[in-house]
Amino acid sequence: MPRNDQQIENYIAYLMAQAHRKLHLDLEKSLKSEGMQVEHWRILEILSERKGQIAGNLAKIVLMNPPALTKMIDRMVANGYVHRLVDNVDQRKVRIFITEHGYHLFLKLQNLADAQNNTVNNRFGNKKMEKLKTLLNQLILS
Amino acid sequence: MPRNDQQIENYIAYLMAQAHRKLHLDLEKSLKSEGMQVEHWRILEILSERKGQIAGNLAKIVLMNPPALTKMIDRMVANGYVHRLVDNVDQRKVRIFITEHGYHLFLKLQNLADAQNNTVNNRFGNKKMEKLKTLLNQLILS
DNA sequence: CAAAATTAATTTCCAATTTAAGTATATAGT
DNA sequence: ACTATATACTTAAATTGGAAATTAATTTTG
Repeated sequence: MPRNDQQIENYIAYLMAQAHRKLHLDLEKSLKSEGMQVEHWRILEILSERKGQIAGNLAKIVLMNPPALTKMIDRMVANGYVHRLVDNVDQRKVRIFITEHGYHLFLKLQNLADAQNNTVNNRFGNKKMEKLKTLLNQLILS
Repeated sequence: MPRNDQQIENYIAYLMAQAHRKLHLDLEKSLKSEGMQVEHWRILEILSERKGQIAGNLAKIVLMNPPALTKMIDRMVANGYVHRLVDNVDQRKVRIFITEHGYHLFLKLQNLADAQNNTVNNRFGNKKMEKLKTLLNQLILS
């Protein structure tokens, strides 16, 4: 069992948290110009393509716990960005749909997210970015 | 300006969040066996080497906002894991020290963190892990 | 087919986080 | 030296998040 040589920077969990925080704060700051958070963007991004996602599945994809998603969807319904519909065949399931208003907002958020992504890409270099993405994907699936 | 090809998995911010969540939840679960959280481990890890860290600097290193750190330190003082000391030369600064009791806890948490790190390392492969760490470090510094 | 078990989403209650404001100390400029 | 500005941490108020319990629908099983 190798010792971790006493440096927190040697733990993958810490390094990942550092890198994540950097990107997350940066994106959060950008989205705040529209009064929205990272999770709003994720939700709208998913719903814009995969319409009528079931709540539980949506929670997994957008990396939220079910109770937190329920509350965020409540607020987004109140603001008219999405709406809920109970599934016809299995009435336990709740499907979430994006509205016109929500889609309009999404397009703005997408521009901000794309801008951040391009900035990071340019600053870091395309080739290294692709290598990093590949490794992250493999870690996620491992 | 390249479009992001409509897939959330293509955004580095999302991929990083996914990878981070996986590692974080896993470590969190492990530390819960001692009733502690990831941030507790980070704080004790830093204080075990770099004694008397100034609060603001500690907050940066352990990736917390100052008010959140203040309250976590309050709780850790109440439990006898750390204590505070106002800096002699600049009385605005508060230095945080680990106690004997805190160090004893730290050793247990370190074992859990090391175990996770080794598990990920073995599952993912040492060589790829080193490559990933290098890239993450470069991203953090970029 | 009825009872038990499972699945899905939500609610409740409590603890933790965030934002903004506040307090205290230190530094800079005139 | 005195006022203005900046820095460091904490506090306060409002919001959010999480764990456990709840409600409801579906599926399994004896």
